[in-house]
Amino acid sequence: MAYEAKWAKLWREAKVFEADPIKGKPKFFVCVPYSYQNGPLHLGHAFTFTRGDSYARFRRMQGFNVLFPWSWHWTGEAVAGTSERLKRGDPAIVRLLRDIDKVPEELIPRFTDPAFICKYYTTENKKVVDAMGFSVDWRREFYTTNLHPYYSKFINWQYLKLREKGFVSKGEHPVVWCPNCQSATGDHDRLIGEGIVPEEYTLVFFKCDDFYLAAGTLRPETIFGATNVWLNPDAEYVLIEYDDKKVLVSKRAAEKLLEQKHAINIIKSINAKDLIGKKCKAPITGVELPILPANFVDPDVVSGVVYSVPAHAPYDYVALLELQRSANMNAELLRVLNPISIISVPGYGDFPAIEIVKRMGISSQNDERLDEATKEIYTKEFHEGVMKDNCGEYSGLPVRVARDAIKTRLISTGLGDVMYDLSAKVICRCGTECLVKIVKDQWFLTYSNPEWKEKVKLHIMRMGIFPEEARQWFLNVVDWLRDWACTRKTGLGTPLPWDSSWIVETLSDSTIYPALYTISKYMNNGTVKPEQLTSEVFDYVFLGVGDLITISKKTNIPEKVLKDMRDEFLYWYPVDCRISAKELVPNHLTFYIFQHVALFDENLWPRCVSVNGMITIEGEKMSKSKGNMIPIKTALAKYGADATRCTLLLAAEDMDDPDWRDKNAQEVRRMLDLLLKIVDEVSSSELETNENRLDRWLISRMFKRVKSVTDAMESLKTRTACHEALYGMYNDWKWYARRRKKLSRSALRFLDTWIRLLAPFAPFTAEEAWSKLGREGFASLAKWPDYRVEEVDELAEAAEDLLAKLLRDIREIVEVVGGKPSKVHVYVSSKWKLDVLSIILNFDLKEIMRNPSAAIKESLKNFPEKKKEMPTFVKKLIEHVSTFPSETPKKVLLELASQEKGIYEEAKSFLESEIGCPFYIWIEDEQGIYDPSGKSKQALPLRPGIFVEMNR
RNA sequence: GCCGGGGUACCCGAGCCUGGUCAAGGGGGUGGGCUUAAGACCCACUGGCGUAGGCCAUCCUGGGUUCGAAUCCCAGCCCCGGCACCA
Repeated sequence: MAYEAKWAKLWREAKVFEADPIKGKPKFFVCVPYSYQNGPLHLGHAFTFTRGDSYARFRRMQGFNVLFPWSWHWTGEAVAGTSERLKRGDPAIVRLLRDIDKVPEELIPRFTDPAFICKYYTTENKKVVDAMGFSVDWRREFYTTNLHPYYSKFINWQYLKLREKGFVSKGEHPVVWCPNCQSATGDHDRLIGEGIVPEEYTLVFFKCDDFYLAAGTLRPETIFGATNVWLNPDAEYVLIEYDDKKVLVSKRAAEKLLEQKHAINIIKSINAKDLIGKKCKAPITGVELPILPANFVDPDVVSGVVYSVPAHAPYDYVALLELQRSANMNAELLRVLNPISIISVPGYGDFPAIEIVKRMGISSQNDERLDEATKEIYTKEFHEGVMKDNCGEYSGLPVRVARDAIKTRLISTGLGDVMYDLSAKVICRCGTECLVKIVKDQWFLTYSNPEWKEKVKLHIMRMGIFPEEARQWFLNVVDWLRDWACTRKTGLGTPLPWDSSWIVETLSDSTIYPALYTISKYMNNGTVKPEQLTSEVFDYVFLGVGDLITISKKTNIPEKVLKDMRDEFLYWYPVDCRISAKELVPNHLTFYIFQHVALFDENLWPRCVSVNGMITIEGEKMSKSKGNMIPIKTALAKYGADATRCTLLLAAEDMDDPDWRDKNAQEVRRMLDLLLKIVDEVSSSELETNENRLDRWLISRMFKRVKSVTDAMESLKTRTACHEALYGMYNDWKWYARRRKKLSRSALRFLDTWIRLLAPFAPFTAEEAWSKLGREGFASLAKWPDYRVEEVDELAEAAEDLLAKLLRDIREIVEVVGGKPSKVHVYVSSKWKLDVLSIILNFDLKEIMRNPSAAIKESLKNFPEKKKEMPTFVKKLIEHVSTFPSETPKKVLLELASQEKGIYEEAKSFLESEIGCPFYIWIEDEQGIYDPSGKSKQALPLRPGIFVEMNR
């Protein structure tokens, strides 16, 4: 759109969105999360950003001094990954860059430098942000990582503070690990196994000779039901030195355990067949169990050793059956191998595993349905199972309680341990199979800290959260959050201030940066140099700690500048509203609250968060791999910024996912063009100066729209707001223009307000219309219209409703009868019916709807001569009255009814042109009335009788 | 599995909290108007039946509460999203 570029330029030249503190003027700080610069901005970004910008514009027009800043996220490993893949010559990445992201061919070789990638996209994307009309104060722009030194200084300060306050700790944790790449393998780095996370198993040690068999299980409580230990006779086993014990596990398990913190030495290989038939001793119970062969035991899963609980584990039971069928089992062993029932669970007898195996007709260890059976029993017993009397001190405990207690006891007595493994195969992009590694010396943000959690939860309960449903989600996330590993070894970012072998992780460096916006312009314009930004400076600016004069001397920052930065921070902070997609609720947005709570005074904690859904394209999830990713740039070229913005806003509200449809965008484009046309038409036509009821109607409707748009925006209902501003106003306009052949000056007033209401959503079109209308200044800076209740005219509105209803009724009659109408007779009800209406309106409507007898009695008192027809008439009238909106005042209904004939008379020519034949307006009982079909008797107040003469 | 959000007409979607104004609004389709024509725009219709403005059906399914249920309660079915070292 040509006019969009024009207005973008004018805004820039007039610096309309640059915001500085103004004493006494209320401020409003709106922000959206910065986006990661590994690709072009797409419609998903655009949705959140447009909501943010529209809200910022709305507040600005309301008279707030609004700060809406922008910056770019460079921290992370993904960009580095792209570079690596490019260096390796991965053809897929070249295709992606060239075909999907439209990177110019000649620049692609330079993408081997991660910093170049970020710079490239930042430059591209900044153009897009401007073209979308986002009302950004660019003087405050920054990007992350140590490539932008003052950002790193800010991160340094933040982490030193967090550590000082005890919110950072050192520890270890399990990750999915690629032994080839020597790094953690996140979901997006995997060829196979998306969503697979390290699972915690319990190793249970069974003593055998001078070593232990380490059986892995998810269900340590079943140790009471163990009947034997299974080994796979064909698998490779090894004896290892495991801490201070000798332990037998599969060869593969030994490799896995090597990554899991233990001192491990392989002593020798063991042939499982040599152990079959031997005995071992179970921990806790001390029972002697035989070691038996089972081919379902997978040496690649956990330890490759399994103990058997045939009563409660379908696999074990089926393996047992098969063993018993095979000939060479001796009778003594079989005797021992009776299933032992240890858990009672509703819906099952003593042996759930046996029941389910029989029910499903499973007879082989290789039957795939065993997984299903296992899962069912596992779930059922975990949630509803209770330990039976034969479980020692654990008898009577729910399974879920007993499980943890037994695990703890096994570990503390040295007869068990924790082992991590993956529930399914994970293959790294490099093709190597991953395993679980316990990363040592990892730094954590201690989100598990109960006091910290509590403070965060209290704040979440108090702050503004839109939509309201998201509040509970936030609270649940806080409960669920564990310590967060906040450092990485690779990728772009800021080195951890006290240990530069680590880089602050991407989500962890993106928490309180809105604070930086309040002062970044001082760095951007060179007033303050990065190296001057010592911790004392940040302490002073953000926390008000330290002595101004001393710090100024130390850092060479003039006192006034320091003071200004402090004042400016205090002016803008806290953030009044942060707008984001809902996917950030379980991480970024919650971290954002945590970190503010940890570092700042309570009055500087975030005031409000609004979350929205995630985009789909023509009903499909948007993704690069699907090839349906739409860059903002593409939408801009097709529909322009305003149509793109409105199409997105109109697509969804609250946490619903917006669906982008090209058809909708085309339609919105037409609507915006139509608006400009209407403005042209009105400004070039002669307007009547006298005003009538229709003008009052228009203005009344207009103010109701003002109210609904304002209310919707106040609660971040951007879809409703945009819809009302665009289509709500348009519908009113259509009726007005149709009814009033000659427009009056109220048309101007209406357009003036329409443009203002639209300005947050379609700012370019609003500016264009504003200037076409001859208004001075920018629509973006125009005053937001106030709702004026005194301009609401319920009577005028009800009168138009009456006419619309009359037209509908006549059309329906014509439709049913068929043919073309030649004359329409309208009969307004007689005086006494009006009086009955007035009587009825004295009653509580709900009351007489239930039981009309009181109203009937009262009416009869006044009109005893109508004894016969009164009961039916009153009931009919009550029913009719109830179809009017309940908020219509009774006074208005009565007044309207008394003016009914006049309303039809006044609109006669309109009615005639709508239906296409002459109208005759009568009163039901007047002299000389033309009423061949007796339709006048049907007249009710506010519902005239109608007689349509038809042409054959 | 856990947590969160949903299921409304041909499609998209409001209404649900606070029961009766009710099945909004937009798209698509059909018919008509305007126009030299096309487009744009305007109007009507778009579940069924109906020779008078009406009647009946309908808001995932099945029960219940109520004079009255898309809305409140109970049970069930189905869909989508998040689930940790990843932006």
